[in-house]
Amino acid sequence: MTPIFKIDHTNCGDCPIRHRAVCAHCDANELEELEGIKYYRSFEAGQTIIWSGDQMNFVGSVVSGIASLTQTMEDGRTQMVGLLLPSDFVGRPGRDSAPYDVQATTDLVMCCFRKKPFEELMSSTPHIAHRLLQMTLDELDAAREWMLVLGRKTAREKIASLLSIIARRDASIHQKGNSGPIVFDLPLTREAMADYLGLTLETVSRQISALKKDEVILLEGKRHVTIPDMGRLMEEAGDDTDGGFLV
Amino acid sequence: MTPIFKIDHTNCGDCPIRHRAVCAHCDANELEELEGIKYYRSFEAGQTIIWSGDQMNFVGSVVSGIASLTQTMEDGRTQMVGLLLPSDFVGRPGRDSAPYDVQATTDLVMCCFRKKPFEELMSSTPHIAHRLLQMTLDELDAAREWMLVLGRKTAREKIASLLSIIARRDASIHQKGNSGPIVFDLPLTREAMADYLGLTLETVSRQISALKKDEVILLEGKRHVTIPDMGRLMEEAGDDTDGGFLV
DNA sequence: CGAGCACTTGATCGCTTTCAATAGCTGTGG
DNA sequence: CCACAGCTATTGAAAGCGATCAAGTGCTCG
Repeated sequence: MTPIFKIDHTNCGDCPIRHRAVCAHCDANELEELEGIKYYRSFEAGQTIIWSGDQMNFVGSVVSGIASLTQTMEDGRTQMVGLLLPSDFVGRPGRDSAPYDVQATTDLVMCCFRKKPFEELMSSTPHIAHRLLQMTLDELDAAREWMLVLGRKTAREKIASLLSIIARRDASIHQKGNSGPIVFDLPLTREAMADYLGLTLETVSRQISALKKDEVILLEGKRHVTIPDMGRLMEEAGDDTDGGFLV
Repeated sequence: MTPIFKIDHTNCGDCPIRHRAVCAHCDANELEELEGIKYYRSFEAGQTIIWSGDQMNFVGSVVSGIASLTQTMEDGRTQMVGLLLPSDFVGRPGRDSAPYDVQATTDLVMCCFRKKPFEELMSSTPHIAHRLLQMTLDELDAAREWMLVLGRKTAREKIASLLSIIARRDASIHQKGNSGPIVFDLPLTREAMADYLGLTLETVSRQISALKKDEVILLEGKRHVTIPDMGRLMEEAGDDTDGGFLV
């Protein structure tokens, strides 16, 4: 379904995430500098990109595919703490070791920069630093919205919340209008959804079945989802139907 | 217990949060500029500083006291999504309306700047923008650590996690060595703790009683806590005893 | 065709919530 | 000075939701 992004192209002007990524506000000169130090890496679904505690010697943007940030307790309980979609930034300038695991949830292509040169570029080009601050603040908002989901919502509301977030981000990437049914493929396994939502995979499965029975969603196979009425889904998520802001 | 911070002083050099706040890396000139536009505001415990959705026309730092960020659902369920201690930054440059309520949990003093001049200062003085990025990244880490607490920990572990965070932040503010018992006053009601942890206040009360019975903590009155063995507490929190990083 | 994997569904268990009563403290007014 | 309201906190009993344990289904791939 997802078209494979050609790794060998080098022209930032053609880049599909150009307008949303950390380089969004760069001018032609800055872009040229970035172009000089960037390189692409691809990862297969399931591969771990960075282990928690590892030294991080690169940063980068997700070009295509989905990555996830997860924390794991000693006894194996794991919680996903971030879902990185195309254009999202990976890595932390100014810190050496990674605070959580970064995994490729699907096949993944990243546009990478070695950390040192990127940090230098950041201090010389305010556009990058400024954009990174905005993106970090957005991520902080998303993380806090997620805290409400984890702390206070029921299992059914959690599933509805996740579906509505995926639907919204998907719609915003594909630049669709927001009328009519929304159709997308779930990029996550039931287990990954459970790890995101603080549930077990059995509960995820049960609640998806329930939402399907109640016709809040339609399912074709296990992953292909149709949302006939986005307003209805957002009610189920416990969100205000209007005033929901696009992330 | 907490000494009242004198609101009428104007010298940033004497400021108790000088070395940790958004102005931490400013040089003498930058500090002087900030000093020109800053003003102090105090709030009483329980007062709402900013309502979700309100226009925000100022930003600032917590000088003394504790503020909290909370989200509320239509049916009244609330989740605290941030705990702001002295030196933490309030507000979001580049965004007009507040995404959550900000409340004074205790009596509070803030060092404020009108948003517009602050934003201008930010774009002209990289030290401030850089420090704000670092602080935002730290907050993002803290939010994600909290997602693990909310999503995967038991009630007992949640209480132990909260106590250990308060103990650590308290120790780092008062610059104490980390040997011997730790003593502090809980700055939160049982209800505020419940809102932070995604629990009910009854469960909070029960788990505190249980930790007390098991001598993980000692209680004098309702709020005065002694932690005889920090390692023990961190085990109860489900955290690795060593390698815990100071926030 | 059978192994392996993702997922579904059922039955039961247990933790946290819910509902409810009570204790302790502070401040107010007769 | 005591009675009482109002608040925070504790404790008990019962209910409910999601977890756990356990089969079983459907699909893909060798």
